[in-house]
Amino acid sequence: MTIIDIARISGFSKSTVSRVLKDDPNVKASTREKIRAVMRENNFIRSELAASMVAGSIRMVLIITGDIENSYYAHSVKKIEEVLAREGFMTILCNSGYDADKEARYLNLAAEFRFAGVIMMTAIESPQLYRILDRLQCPVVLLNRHLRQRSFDSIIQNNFVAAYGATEYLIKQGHRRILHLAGIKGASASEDRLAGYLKAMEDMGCEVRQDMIVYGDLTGECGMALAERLIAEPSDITAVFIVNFAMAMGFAQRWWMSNKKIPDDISVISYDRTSLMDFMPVSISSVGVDSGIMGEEAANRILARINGDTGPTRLVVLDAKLDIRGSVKPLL
Amino acid sequence: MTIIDIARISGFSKSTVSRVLKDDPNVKASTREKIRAVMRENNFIRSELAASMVAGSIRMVLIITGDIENSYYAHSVKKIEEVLAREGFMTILCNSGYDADKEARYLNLAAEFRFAGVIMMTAIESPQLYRILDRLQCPVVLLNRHLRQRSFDSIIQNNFVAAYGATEYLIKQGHRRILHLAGIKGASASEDRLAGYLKAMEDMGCEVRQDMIVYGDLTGECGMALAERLIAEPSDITAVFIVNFAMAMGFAQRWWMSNKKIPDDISVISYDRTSLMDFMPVSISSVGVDSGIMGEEAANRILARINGDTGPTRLVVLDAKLDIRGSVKPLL
DNA sequence: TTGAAAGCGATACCAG
DNA sequence: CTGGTATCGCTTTCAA
Repeated sequence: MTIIDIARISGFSKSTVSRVLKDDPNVKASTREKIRAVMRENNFIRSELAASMVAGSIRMVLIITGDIENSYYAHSVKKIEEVLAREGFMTILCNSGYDADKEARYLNLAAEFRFAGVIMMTAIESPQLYRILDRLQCPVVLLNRHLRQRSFDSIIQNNFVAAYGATEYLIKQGHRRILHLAGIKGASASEDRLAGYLKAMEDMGCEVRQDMIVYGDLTGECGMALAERLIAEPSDITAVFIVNFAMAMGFAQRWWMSNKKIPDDISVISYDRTSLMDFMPVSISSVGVDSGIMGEEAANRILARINGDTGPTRLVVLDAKLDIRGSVKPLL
Repeated sequence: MTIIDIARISGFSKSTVSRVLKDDPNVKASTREKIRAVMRENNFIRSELAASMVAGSIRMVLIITGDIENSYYAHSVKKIEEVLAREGFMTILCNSGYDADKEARYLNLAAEFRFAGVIMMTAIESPQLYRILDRLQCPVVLLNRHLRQRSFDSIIQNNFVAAYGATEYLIKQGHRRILHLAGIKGASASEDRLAGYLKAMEDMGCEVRQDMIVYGDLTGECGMALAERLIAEPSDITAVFIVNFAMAMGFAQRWWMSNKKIPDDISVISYDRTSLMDFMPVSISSVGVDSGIMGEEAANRILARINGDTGPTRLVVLDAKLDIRGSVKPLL
């Protein structure tokens, strides 16, 4: 069933049938009804594929995320989806697993399918990434990332300042030996948070020993591994500042499994802000911006670009807030 | 840049260029190289859109899920994505919010875009749903659902038996006044679990009072609401059997917030099986099938159909296991 | 091994 | 308001 069949059956031309499909007002009401009826009777389903081909692009937006199982991202994605759906765009999700190759592969697909836009919630800087991004013909918005060597619209938070604040808070509570469970090298958010931690430690005169910086892969398992190590090899660390929520959750769980307490046995503060934090028996203090809000901002930005906004790239910096909950013990 | 441009520049015909695109062996090696070079130099990106249009369908599979923030689903989706990506299919995610209209809208989109297949992780039975499903020209696989009035490939678990087993276990531990926090009416998995609970209660001679069945919307908030109510209006309930993990998590969290204990103040058993269960300070006993495994089964089934399997619809029933953890107190 | 021409299913533009 | 025709970018015969 194509519009040609519908045209033949209804006795009109395919031009007119096409007009009905697009709700073109220049069609007599009675004609429209007749054609609609024929479509219904014959179970006609318009081919968006053909329409997209003519239009030159498809009403889909790709979201690249590192790990949808991470509820922080999941919430963001959900919000983006809501906003885009309202404008008639489908949201396509790619789970990169923080793997640069997979990122690249999906970006290529987006280009080949002529997607309307791309939102990247993760981006590992590499020559390969830049090469693809340069070829990409559609607008790109970065979420929680910025790329040093290119200028894209970005929705970010003041990672450095926020991480600084969280560290400072710990220090003001009397902690001096603070371990930082850091994220992925090459990911700007992780790096900025690490830098904030380092600066605060320096400014407040706390020595950063080599064993006080641990790199993780942002997954819960990794947080568990750290907890395990701290339990197995007791040290003088009194607090940990964890770069994302998934790892913090893993850390806490493993800690509790050994019948250790938070904050009695160790103080914890986590980056990220998500409702899941409230689901833990001891609420974890945290710093960050709600992921849903960031998602909405990104969705609106990409829509603006798709709709022809050709203004200069815009950097939206949202303000991360420190949420004091119950996971830090004052040492004073 | 289209294949016509490449043809012109390279001096070959567009037929030959097209052959190169598809890795057709019937092209002289030197020709292939020349054309490839021209493509690279001119930043040519093939239009999968045009190719899909000719092929009549697009290499994408739609997954409809109720709530991607629910980690049980998220894990499943991730596994599906892994399997499909290996075969060159993109995974498109729709978050229905358990809303029949949104389900319908996305199914229509799948039809219009000529998707290769659809995996439904949620399906609210309604005439509308059946109407759309009947028009759909692509294979459909149901995950954790079965539809009474149509026959589709389904990956399910023995919800009834498993729920029966969980309830029976509670009763054998000495509980008799067991509340069931049920799911959505019209969703087969929820209904089957409720039925299993009812049968077990009946078989074991436990009365099911009206206040012992509460319907929820499968979200965490709803679990919290129940906990709140049980705390506010003390009753003689000694155990709750919760139909999914998201609600169980909400329940437990709210319970702990009031400084109540599990299982000392109430015993809890949850349906679903996901690694997140281990993330709770008191591990919640549960019954279910790992969502990742179910996802993989579904992905393989849809691939088989896409690749032309026209055999009779298949019902894959996976065996749900009871995981005894620490959330049920023996009352003997 | 290569090329010419006929689609795929819509939209767009120009006439009438 | 309606119809005819070119077009979108690629695949697919069929010939050569």
